[in-house]
Amino acid sequence: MSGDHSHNDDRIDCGSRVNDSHKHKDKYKDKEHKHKDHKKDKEREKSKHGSSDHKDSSDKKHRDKEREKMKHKDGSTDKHKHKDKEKRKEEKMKSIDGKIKKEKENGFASPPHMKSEPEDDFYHSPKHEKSLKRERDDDNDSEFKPKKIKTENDKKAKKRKQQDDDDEDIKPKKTKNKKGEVTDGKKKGKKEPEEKWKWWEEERYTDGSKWRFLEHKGPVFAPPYEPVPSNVKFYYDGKHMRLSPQAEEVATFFAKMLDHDYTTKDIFRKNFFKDWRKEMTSEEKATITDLKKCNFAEMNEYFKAQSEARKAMSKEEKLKIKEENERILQEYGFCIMDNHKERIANFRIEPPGLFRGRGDHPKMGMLKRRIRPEDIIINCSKDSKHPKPPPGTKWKEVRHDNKVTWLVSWTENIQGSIKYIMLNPSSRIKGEKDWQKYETARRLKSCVDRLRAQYRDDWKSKEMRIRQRAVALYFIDKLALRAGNEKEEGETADTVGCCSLRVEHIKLYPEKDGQEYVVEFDFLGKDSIRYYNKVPVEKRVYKNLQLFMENKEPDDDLFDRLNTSILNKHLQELMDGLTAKVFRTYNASITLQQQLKELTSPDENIPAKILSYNRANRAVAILCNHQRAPPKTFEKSMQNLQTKIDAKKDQLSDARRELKSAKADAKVRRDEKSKKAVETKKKAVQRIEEQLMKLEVQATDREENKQIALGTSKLNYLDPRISVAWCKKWGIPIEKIYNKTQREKFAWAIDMADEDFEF
DNA sequence: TACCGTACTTAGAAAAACGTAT
DNA sequence: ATACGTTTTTCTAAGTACGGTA
Repeated sequence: MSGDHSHNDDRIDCGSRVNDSHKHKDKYKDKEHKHKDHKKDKEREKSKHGSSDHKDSSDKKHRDKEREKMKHKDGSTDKHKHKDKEKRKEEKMKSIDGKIKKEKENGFASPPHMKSEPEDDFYHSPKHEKSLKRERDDDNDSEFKPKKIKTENDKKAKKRKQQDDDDEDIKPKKTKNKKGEVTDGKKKGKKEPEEKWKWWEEERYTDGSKWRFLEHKGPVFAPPYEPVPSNVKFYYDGKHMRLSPQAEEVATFFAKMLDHDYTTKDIFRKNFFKDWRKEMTSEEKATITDLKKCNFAEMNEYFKAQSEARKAMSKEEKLKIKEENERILQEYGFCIMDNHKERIANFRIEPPGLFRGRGDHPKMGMLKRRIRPEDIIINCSKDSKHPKPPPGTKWKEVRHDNKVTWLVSWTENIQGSIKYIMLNPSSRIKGEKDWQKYETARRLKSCVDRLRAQYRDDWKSKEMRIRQRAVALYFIDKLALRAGNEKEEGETADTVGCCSLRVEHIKLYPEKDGQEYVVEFDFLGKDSIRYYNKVPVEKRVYKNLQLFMENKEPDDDLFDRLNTSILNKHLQELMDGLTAKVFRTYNASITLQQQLKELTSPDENIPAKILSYNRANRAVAILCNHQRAPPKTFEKSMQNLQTKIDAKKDQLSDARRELKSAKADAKVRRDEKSKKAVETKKKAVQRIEEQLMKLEVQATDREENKQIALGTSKLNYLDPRISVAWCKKWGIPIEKIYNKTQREKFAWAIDMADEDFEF
């Protein structure tokens, strides 16, 4: 039920947004084919057109739908071709953002800047400046050194140092020992207060390399298939049928999902059945010709029973499993990268199963095949102990590419894309990048006014492509839309972002709900999450949209002369390191900061402040359209809360009644005792009222959060230093905001931001 | 400049772990 | 102890972006 996103049905409005993607999907489903054909048309058309229109039409594949339109477009474009060039030059000139091209070449768009970036100095307190500058030679090593590999590691370290020294043009310096305070740190699960490595106080590589030394144990493979016991039967057309192990394994994948909505979907069933048949013996293939006649019920029950049994295991058994998992984690869950032991994010190879694409995915149900050592590419340093493939097997390849961060990769069979094993977010390599991301966003902050002025100006451009670019950018900025790369037709669900919006995704209203020039957005974005929003826009934008939509079919691209690559190229010229997604980061972070300022009341207590924080967080989540399916238990927990509220209400009216009668009583008796009784009852009423209010606030809060996911923005869009600074400023323990994992990921921010950090 | 492959970030669901009430 | 609800962790799909190539 979740994978198919039909739950979107129930998603409610966030503000003016309504969620209802299921209906939408249906809508799009109808269109799918049409759209497809259409694109083909476009393609065909494209090749027909000669060089004269290459400028326009080749910009974007599947653009030009009708020749008529083409003429229209071409006309305007050709006319302004040279102008265009001029403009570009101008733009280039303008972009004297003092950026260092060199860094770009290095693949470090901005982080290494730390040093050279004026903004940094500007924003950081002196204390931090220091760390930013990375007093490099500060002999500071010490950290981890797990006992086991200690010596070996030391050797390696030396080796590495040596290397570095030999490499002239490699700046990064290696960690050395600071003050000789050798921590005996081990990850060994022991509670030893391991000295944390502050990678953020060290220099970064500026040559585009990601590491000097990398050693790991390779991936953990999925456990081999265990056939179901023979008493667990599969029936075809009512008759028991014994399946070959291969066919049986795939059957179990389906059987396990019987309760899932996926198995009711035609595409899923069709894809599954097709792939399942490929695994069958010829006899099986001959017999099993109709999925509807397959009865997996016993298998399904068996797996349910298994998981019940697992739950019911004794403490000891559970502990045993836990320990075994811990062992595997210790062995495979870490790697050594440049002197430090770092946690690997996903060291387990994805097990085989049925592909669970999101939304209306054309490939859902396909068999995701088992990954074998022969599929695996290992990446590690030459001078490391290479991981060993399981006995009797070989790796596909072992390479030593320090320009990338992954340790293991393989090609997945559904989309043919590459999957990677990489490090944990707490690792240096991820952390640096994350930090860098926020620094880029902060640089945008310092020039966003200029940029906004520019795109507003471009709304008036004589060139269509510039207007489109400017309007798209406006959407990205104002609405935090994603860039919207084009996607391969038929390979994925039909979802869009800004540049790939189609005419059918917006509606224009000259006047709506008392507002002028309203644009109604309604489309499926990433993960087929519906984006629905009504926004009043500037008249010029409105007029431009009308122009863009002229003579187009609903399934034509709105921005037919724009794609993400054009847009990003433009952005790059405006600011070094600027891409469409930086706007999301920037707008998310700046919104948090501003909302925190607005919502935090100094004299409120901690819970109230935290509520404010969550509200600020929620504002960002709404901006970024981060939704979730209402938790399964939502209704129930809401009900429970409501029961509590009702009970409270009853209690309150009881208390009130008592108060009333006490008052009456007092009136009659007119003695001290009864007066006191009245006071007591009054107090009781007040207390209960308060409690009731609290509960109601809690309910509101929960309700507000029903389909809003705060996690994504917290983890990916909000500069953690804003939160850290806020906590410090108001004396809120950081644990109230970030859990353990989050604190690990944001260790750099927690360490470096003080209360006056400004994004 | 379209196109493709690659690398890496972002995303919500599902599973597992945890805490608490019964 | 068990059931139950909540929080955290895991999982992997789905994006963005970019560079090389023809």
